[in-house]
Amino acid sequence: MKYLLQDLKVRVNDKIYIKDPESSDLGKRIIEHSILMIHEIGFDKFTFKKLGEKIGSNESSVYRYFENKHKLLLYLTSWYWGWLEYQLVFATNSIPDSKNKLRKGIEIITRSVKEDTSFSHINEVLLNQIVINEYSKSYLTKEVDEENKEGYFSIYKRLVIRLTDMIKDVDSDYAYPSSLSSTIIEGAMHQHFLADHFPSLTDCNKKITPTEYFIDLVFNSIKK
Amino acid sequence: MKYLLQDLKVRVNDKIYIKDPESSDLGKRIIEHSILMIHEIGFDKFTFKKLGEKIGSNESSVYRYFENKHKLLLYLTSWYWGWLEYQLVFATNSIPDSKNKLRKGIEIITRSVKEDTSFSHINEVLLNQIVINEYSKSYLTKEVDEENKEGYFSIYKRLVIRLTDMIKDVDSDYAYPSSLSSTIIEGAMHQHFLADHFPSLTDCNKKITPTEYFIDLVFNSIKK
DNA sequence: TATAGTTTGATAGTAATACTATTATCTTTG
DNA sequence: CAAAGATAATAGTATTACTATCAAACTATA
Repeated sequence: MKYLLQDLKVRVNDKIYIKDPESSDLGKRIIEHSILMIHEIGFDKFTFKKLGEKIGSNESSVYRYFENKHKLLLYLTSWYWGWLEYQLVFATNSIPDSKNKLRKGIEIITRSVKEDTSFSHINEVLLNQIVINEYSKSYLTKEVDEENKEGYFSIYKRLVIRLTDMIKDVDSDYAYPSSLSSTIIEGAMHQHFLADHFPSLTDCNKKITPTEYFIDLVFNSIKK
Repeated sequence: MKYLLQDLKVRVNDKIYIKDPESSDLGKRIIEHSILMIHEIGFDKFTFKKLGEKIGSNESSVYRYFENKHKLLLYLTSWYWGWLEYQLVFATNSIPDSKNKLRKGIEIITRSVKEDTSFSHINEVLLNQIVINEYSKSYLTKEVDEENKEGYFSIYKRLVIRLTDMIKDVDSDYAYPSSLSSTIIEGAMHQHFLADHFPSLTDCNKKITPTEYFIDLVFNSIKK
């Protein structure tokens, strides 16, 4: 599996970048260190100037890869959702029973990423943290509709729809499969965030995982 | 009820502002027009300079009320959650049956605000839209923990806990009342957002409301 | 291997943002 | 009427978010 993942290249919509960061050494360093830096100081305080200094390069060179930091965030989060989609498909593909498949799918999507896998320059553990803390900022903008039309959120949407389909496979009569799917994905990130910063607003902690909570929620709602 | 609401002043943590905007005419104009402006151009493009121009005043005067625009957003959203908490308590207080009470509570929290009530300078319809589109930005920061300690999110937390208690009253054995409560409040905003911008990711639309979806979700999860 | 093309780095510059400071004016109230 | 307090006007600073230009380095291929 490690080998398989090593060769897999997550395909991000090529309108998100000016020059493909996977196509050069500098591009890869931009990705690698932007993840480290956004994780460290937060997206709001992150700038291309600071990144340039960190990678021993220059602001203007970073601008040759991404129009602005918003696009870079779209790139990183798209990559993450693509990577997660791959995990989802890979882990559930061979499961014949639709309930078990859904259970496994929820597990993949709601768990927190614990170990960095094979992509050398991309740290998935930190990227998972970034998605929890910053993803909303990528779509809570006045430009959402335009950017949605451009396909900037298509990987994320595909993931939500994959989970929706798994729900439908278990109970084709359930009235809210799309809402439930989007609630699981967004809600899991939110529960992880609350566990870290607002423990009084969640039951999730060291012992109880968001996965348990969402599996209970889902299987009580469907198939009666 | 209109009269009652007219006299009610939502109490926002006084560390959020430098000078209470309710204490002067200029302060009220700041609140009134910041709501209109943030709704119009979005929080990211909103600045105190633009606001000053709009209200025929001056950047520096706005700074005498709020340290920065982040604090102003905290003020507006705190006010909103306080207002919603009032609606919740007022509407559910007299309901004896815990199930009916919870049902009503979910309705209050998940519905979209349709008409501006009595607070002359605060437009609750627009403020509801602002909360949907911008609230996450107020806590997805590197300063959350500090600001949480300062009590900047206490009204929001109180609201989540009120709903948690309503859930517990219906089923004291349910394992995830806090997570369910926070999922409803955050999830309702998210479903409204999706209905507006990503209709393929939700079942909510003109005909199906987030309220229906969440009532179904909650009452299938508790009390079996 | 010469040279043309491409990529990167360095520097400079602009407009806007996010403030702070100072002073003048205007309003309220004692 | 005077003093205090609030507001407006102006100026100024550091940082952000870029754009433009040019030279150096590296690469590709004729």
